[in-house]
Amino acid sequence: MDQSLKLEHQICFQLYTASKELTRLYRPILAPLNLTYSQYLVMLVLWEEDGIDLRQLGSRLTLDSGTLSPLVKRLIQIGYVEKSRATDDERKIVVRLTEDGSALREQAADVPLQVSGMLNIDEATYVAYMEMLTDIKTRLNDFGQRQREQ
Amino acid sequence: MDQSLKLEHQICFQLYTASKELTRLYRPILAPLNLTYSQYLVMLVLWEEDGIDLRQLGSRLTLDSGTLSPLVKRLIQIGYVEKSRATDDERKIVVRLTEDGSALREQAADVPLQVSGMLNIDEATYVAYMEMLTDIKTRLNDFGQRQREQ
DNA sequence: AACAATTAAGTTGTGCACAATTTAAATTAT
DNA sequence: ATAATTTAAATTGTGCACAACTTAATTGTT
Repeated sequence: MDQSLKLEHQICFQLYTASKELTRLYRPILAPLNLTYSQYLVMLVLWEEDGIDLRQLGSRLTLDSGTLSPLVKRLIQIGYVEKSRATDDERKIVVRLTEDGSALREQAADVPLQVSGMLNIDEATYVAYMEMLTDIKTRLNDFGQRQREQ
Repeated sequence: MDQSLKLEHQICFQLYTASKELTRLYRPILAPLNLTYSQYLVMLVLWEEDGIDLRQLGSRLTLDSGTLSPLVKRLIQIGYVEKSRATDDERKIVVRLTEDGSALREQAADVPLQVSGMLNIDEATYVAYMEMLTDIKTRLNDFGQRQREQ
């Protein structure tokens, strides 16, 4: 690893710009669905498991209530989700898809295909890249673990 | 590539969280330098080439004036940089390191080492990851190119 | 049962990130 | 030379992202 202070040699910078540029790619694709990128991520979680509470949602996306509360409020205004208190635990807020929110899933079904088409990437490379990214996250988590233990 | 709508199978999500988590790792390291992550990136550029204008700075970091103008204003308030109009082109704003800003470079010199230590990553893996990220960015750029041409 | 500690959301404040617009300087075209 | 176009920054407005704090519900302890 490059120990110099050269911008281009820092993995953090490459990650940061790659992430920003990939997000930029999504913007025009998501605009017809009336979703921002972050809102799209929330919808992905809800399409997988509807009716989870805010805390679970946040742990899937590594977002805290300071980000999620206003974000979900906007999704409610758009009309894709609604929220209610959990009956078993009055602290918890359960987020549920509305009919519009469920229906949107069909419209969003080809987003991944569009994106990978734009990236022009083959299956093997895609898988390899996914493994690298999860490995980076594992290393970051491992460090966090070590920190908490000592 | 996975064409489903499963969150964990989307490369965009892995990139997005990896970037966020790596940035989180920098926060405690940069706090003693009185810098946010984005401000640190600006300083990296200036330590490489001092006295460039805002436009060049923005193109290195893929940031527009809407982000950079207030960001540089904060760096001025901290006292790390100063700005002045370019003599040859009165539209351009030249950003220059102050003495404090230059001196900070010594303090920041071991940031990359600290980070790679935390990541606990060997040279070969690091290089492979860097190549993956630049490749993703190349693919994104290639798509942008194709778009502009047609 | 009563009190302390923990947990879930929400709120406030700061700092990006970016689209869209504005202002002024420089360049190009006529 | 003057008008039209382009370019560089700044500004405005929206939406994250997160730290720090508040409020209310739940759990644990004595």
